[in-house]
Amino acid sequence: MLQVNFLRQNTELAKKKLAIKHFANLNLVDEVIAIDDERKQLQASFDDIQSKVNAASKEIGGHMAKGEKDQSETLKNAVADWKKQLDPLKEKMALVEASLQQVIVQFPNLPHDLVPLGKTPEENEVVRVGGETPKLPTNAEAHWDLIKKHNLVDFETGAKITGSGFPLYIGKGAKFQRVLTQYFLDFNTAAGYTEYLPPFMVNAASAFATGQLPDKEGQMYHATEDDFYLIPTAEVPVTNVFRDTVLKESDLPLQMTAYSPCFRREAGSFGKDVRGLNRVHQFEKVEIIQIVHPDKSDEVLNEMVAHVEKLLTSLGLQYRILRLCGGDMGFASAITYDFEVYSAAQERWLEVSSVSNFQAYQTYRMKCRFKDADGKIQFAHSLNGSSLALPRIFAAIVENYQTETGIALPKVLQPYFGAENLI
RNA sequence: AGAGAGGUGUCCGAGUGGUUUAAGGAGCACGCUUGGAAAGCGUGUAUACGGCAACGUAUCGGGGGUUCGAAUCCCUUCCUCUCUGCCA
Repeated sequence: MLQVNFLRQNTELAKKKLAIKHFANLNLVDEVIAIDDERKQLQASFDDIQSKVNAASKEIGGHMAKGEKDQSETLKNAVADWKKQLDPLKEKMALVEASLQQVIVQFPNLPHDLVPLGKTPEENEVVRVGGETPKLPTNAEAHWDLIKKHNLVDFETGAKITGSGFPLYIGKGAKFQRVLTQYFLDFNTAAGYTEYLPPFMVNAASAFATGQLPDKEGQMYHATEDDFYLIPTAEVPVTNVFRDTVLKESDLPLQMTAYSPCFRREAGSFGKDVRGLNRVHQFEKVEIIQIVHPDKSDEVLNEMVAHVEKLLTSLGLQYRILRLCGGDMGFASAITYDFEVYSAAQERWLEVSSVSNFQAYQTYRMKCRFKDADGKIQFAHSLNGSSLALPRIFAAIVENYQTETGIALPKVLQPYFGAENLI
């Protein structure tokens, strides 16, 4: 959520930046300032009258104590008159505040200066390419064929149990999921992240705080009886640990990592893009999250990108890092780097991680602050990234490590799996 | 799921309609004292909104109500604890 005061003080800059995100209705900036002006005015009149009421009430108490009935009756009448003015003011304030809220949540975060112009994924900027294209055997297959052949994942039975997009992992497939999770968590905690195991359902307040509500309501599974949402990512519960808090400056940076299943309804497209493990309704992911001093978030973003890069390198996967253009970025993000892994069998890049700096957009929304050295309250910056999303890494490893006779494993995973090969 | 007890500031805790301007204690910060420390003494120590400021307003889990006036009374909701039940 953007702050009105920022828009007030940087109106033109804000409009320029919103345009980079292809936000259409720039007049909304002026509108929100006008609504805020009205809110201030109403607040001032309200406070003024309320102040008189409070003073009179106290005076009445004094008169009552002394038994001065007449004086207190006169004052009571005066208070009654003021209160009549107060009621319509209160109603109007509620309306104005609601419309202010309704307008301000429509603004996406402003893009960082580094964000390239552009509207479509083709205009994303390739920052780096690393690793080598694997040389596959002549009989190489895509992962959806391999997992079927080796009975690692059974989509049909998953569909019987629940519905399409709910994979059932079996045997070595199930174990491989566990091994990947364990390796990712170990890799993250070794770098200083604290491991969390959060609730997999959240209430509406938490979903609002990280920005899933109100915009993405239809993309989450909703348990209506208890009004809980199944999490689309561990980012939601873990970031909310620090909702409504005032931290000490010395608490920062907070570094957290968490494994969770992720539930996404996303209607999605058809064909190759969604085949096999490329897009599913339930998948596992290990997430990294940081809450940091505002001066540090640029630096921390680079550290997080380097961290994920190291992790991909350790798996021996070919990857590329994209800096997303204004039109392809998420709503709440100021700058996002996507990681894609090359699938030689599918001959395409698969997104496996997305690392973003949200600056104060989430922390303002969920009131996560810290007290600086001068005792002033500031909003912290939040960042997060996947390290990593499991199904696509599963798919990429299965495809890229396939041999004439089976499927090998990256060296770092062999001790975790207790074997040199998956198959 | 049923019955009961609770939810007050950073923490503990007092407070059942009117100097509560939330007592008292602890912690923390600064100062005095000291060779240094502890103890002692003094001062300060929530958040949001409005205001250049003085200051004003709101907040005692959340929401609503009664009243001239609510931490206190009423309704509602969430959460915690104890007992009983059920359960991996």
